[in-house]
Amino acid sequence: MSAPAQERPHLLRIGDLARATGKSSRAIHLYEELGLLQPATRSSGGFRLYEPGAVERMRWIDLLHGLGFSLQEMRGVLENWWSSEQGPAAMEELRVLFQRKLEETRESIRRHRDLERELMEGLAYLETCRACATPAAPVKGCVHCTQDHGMKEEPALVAGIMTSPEPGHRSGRGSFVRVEDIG
Amino acid sequence: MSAPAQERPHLLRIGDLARATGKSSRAIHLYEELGLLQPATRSSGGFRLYEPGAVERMRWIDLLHGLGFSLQEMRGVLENWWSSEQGPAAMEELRVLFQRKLEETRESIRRHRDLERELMEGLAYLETCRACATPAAPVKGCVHCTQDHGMKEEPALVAGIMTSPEPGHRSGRGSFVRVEDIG
DNA sequence: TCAAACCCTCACGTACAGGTTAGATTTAGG
DNA sequence: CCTAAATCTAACCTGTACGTGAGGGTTTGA
Repeated sequence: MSAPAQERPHLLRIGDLARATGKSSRAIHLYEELGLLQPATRSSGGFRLYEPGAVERMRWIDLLHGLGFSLQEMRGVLENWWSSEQGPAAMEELRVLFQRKLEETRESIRRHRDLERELMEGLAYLETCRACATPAAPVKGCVHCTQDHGMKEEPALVAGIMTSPEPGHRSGRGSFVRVEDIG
Repeated sequence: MSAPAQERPHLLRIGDLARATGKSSRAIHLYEELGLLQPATRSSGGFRLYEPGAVERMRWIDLLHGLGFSLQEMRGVLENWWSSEQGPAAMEELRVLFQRKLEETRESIRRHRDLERELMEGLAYLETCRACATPAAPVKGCVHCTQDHGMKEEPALVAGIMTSPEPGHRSGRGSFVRVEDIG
């Protein structure tokens, strides 16, 4: 069983930290390699031992990951911070960084809302197919569907599927049609 | 100059398609390899020639990519569609799929809004550092900052940086401190 | 006819964030 | 003491979505 590291009772072993944060120990190893998190010390046998604050650091990593930071970028933030001479100046840099991320996040929200709209249009279109005039027709028929779908154009989500012919199987030289063999 | 393929005036060469969609020709090659898009034909010399509908297909790929589909998944959608016997049934499958994606998209919007809030809290906290009582202090001082930041706890974005000691450089066996050498 | 664009097919490289062995060691509990 | 569980290092594998040449053909306009 996992008895939270007895040598120093308040220290966590890697498995404890992993469970506490929902990450794998491999991930924690990786974060260490990349300079994102160091164990406070090691056991006499070499086991990593973490202070509870490591859990905060891990959450922080998760948070920044969600914001689109790469692990390298996080390392940059950390280095930048800890190598800074003046506290408030470092704070200012962070502020600028977060401000930028805030805008990116809002942009991302906008984009996702566009996608949401796109999906809703697509769904509205497909709704109408439930009352299709030719229920047993093969899909190829849909390409020339004359039914009224209640909108001027097919939504991109649906149009993109039908505008091009079905994709062939694995491509590969050898069996393509020369254009002058067609006309 | 790029004169849009003369053999059949309405056909696009790969470069035209690339420019029309903002993708690289390499990407288009890739889509073809993965069965997402086939050229309508080839020129006598082997150049890929696309119908205008290919632009729609490309946009569709982009759209689904934004929704978190992988290229393989898109291929699945396409295959599923074109191999379906009954049009409306295929439409129904699509509908279910898009419905699921719609929920995922909304979930993603929720998550991003949480991140937005997190960022705003972090920024509010850092704002107050501009009026720091000890402006010339090194960042290590911030860890024990006693200034009033107007909130009960440090926001996770800031706390995660300060709770753990600065990350060492490249980790590597050999120079860690045995726990019993400390006390 | 000729050169500048353009395109072809391999085939290997890249970045990201880990997963997955493997073989050896350490720790905790009975 | 002995064993099962946890951990250690090292090194290679995965999947995604392309990028980047190399080496050589094709188109096109002048």
